[in-house]
Amino acid sequence: MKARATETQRKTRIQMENEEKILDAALEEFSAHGFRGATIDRIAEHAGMSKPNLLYYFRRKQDIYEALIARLLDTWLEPLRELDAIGDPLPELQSYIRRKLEMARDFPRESRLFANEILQGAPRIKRLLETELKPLVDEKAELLRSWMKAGKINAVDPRHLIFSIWSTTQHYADFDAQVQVILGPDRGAEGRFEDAARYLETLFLDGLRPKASGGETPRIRNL
Amino acid sequence: MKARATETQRKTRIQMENEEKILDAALEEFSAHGFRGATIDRIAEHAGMSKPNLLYYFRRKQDIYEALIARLLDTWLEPLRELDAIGDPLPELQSYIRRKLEMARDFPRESRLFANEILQGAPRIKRLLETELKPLVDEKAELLRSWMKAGKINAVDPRHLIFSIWSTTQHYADFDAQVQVILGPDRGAEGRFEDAARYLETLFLDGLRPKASGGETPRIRNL
DNA sequence: TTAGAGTTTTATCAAACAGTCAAGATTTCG
DNA sequence: CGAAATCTTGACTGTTTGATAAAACTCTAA
Repeated sequence: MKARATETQRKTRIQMENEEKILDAALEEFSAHGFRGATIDRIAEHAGMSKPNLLYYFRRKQDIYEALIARLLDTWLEPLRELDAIGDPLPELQSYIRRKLEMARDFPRESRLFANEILQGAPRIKRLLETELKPLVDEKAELLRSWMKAGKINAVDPRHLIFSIWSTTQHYADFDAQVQVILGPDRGAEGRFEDAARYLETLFLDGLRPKASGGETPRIRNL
Repeated sequence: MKARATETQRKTRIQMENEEKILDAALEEFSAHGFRGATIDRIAEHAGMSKPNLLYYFRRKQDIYEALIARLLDTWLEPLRELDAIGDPLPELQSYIRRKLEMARDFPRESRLFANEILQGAPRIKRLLETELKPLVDEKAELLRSWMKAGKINAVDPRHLIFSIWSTTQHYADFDAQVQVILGPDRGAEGRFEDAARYLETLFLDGLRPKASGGETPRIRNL
């Protein structure tokens, strides 16, 4: 009999290899065109196999998509999970921002996959967001609130703070096409991310209001 | 003969009405599913007319899309255009942020349409970005630089500053599904945007580092 | 080495899809 | 009014798409 992915059964070498190939190709397609815009044909082609063969491993388009999401969500939430009560608040936040920016740099397709899904109303992962994302954010919001109460960071709505970290960092993955048009070709991808990191540090730590309220040349912060 | 939309010719009442209906329905569809995910059938259905009738006004799917983009881009760039050298830098920036946030609140479909397009690599509007967006951003970046030289705002890369304003404000339109999961049903859309406005003002003006470097309760800024 | 589990392919299907065509219905305007 | 211009529709075409069936092939473990 067939050993479908759904059953709890040892996977063959070929199975593991092919599921890997399929999920990678699917990430490419889904992140570039969204669920509806992606086609099984293209995923199969990109994975280097025939469509019926692909459908042998995942019976339906949606199954591929769900397997992808399930595999990626944990990785995606990891940086926030690492936000810890142990360290000092400001350095902790800085390092969370850095980790998120690194993820945008290293996993842009994953970022776009989630962006596409949320953009379209999250119809396929709303439940996951409620059970996985919401509790984690609630927990970390509580942590942020305790830092605010202790006067370690400015008092703001911690959930909006988290939104702003997500949006500013993921922007460099999700809106890369636009970023490239505006920044031009000078300075490669690494340079762009260095600049972004430097800017975001200034923004999140000090904002735009100059320290010396007079009219002199302001100091430029270093990393 | 037919008076197609492409020709320079006076438009009939019916033509104007129907093009309007079509573009509105198309905005709904394209913003929710992206270019490939949207279908002419659904646009026609949503516009309340038959598919051949819709295709009488716009011969191809891409024509609808391009007409939409052309109609919206100007509106979309308006807030940035209004960023002016006349006013004081910090209030000017504050009001730019507020205008962008208002657009996210009032035109979420437009925001998602652009987000979808950029997310998918901007294949259909890259040229427009280069000819319309880039020069505008360059001009405003120069303005921001002059403010920085004068010590009126902190010295940062002005283009990254603009990115962060775009991303944080548009986040509330583009990622609304996620925002709603996290903020919960309490506080309607207006409340959410008020909270966001308050938070973003603090972030962009002062950042998170508390003013009093000691350990006391920090002041909460008011609007 | 060989039987059977596991994998791949060819052929196929029905639905969805973008787009066409010509005929019929309606509006506009002299 | 009435004819020309404009608008609308049903029927249709060729293609793409998600999905299935079954035969043919390959691998693996006893």
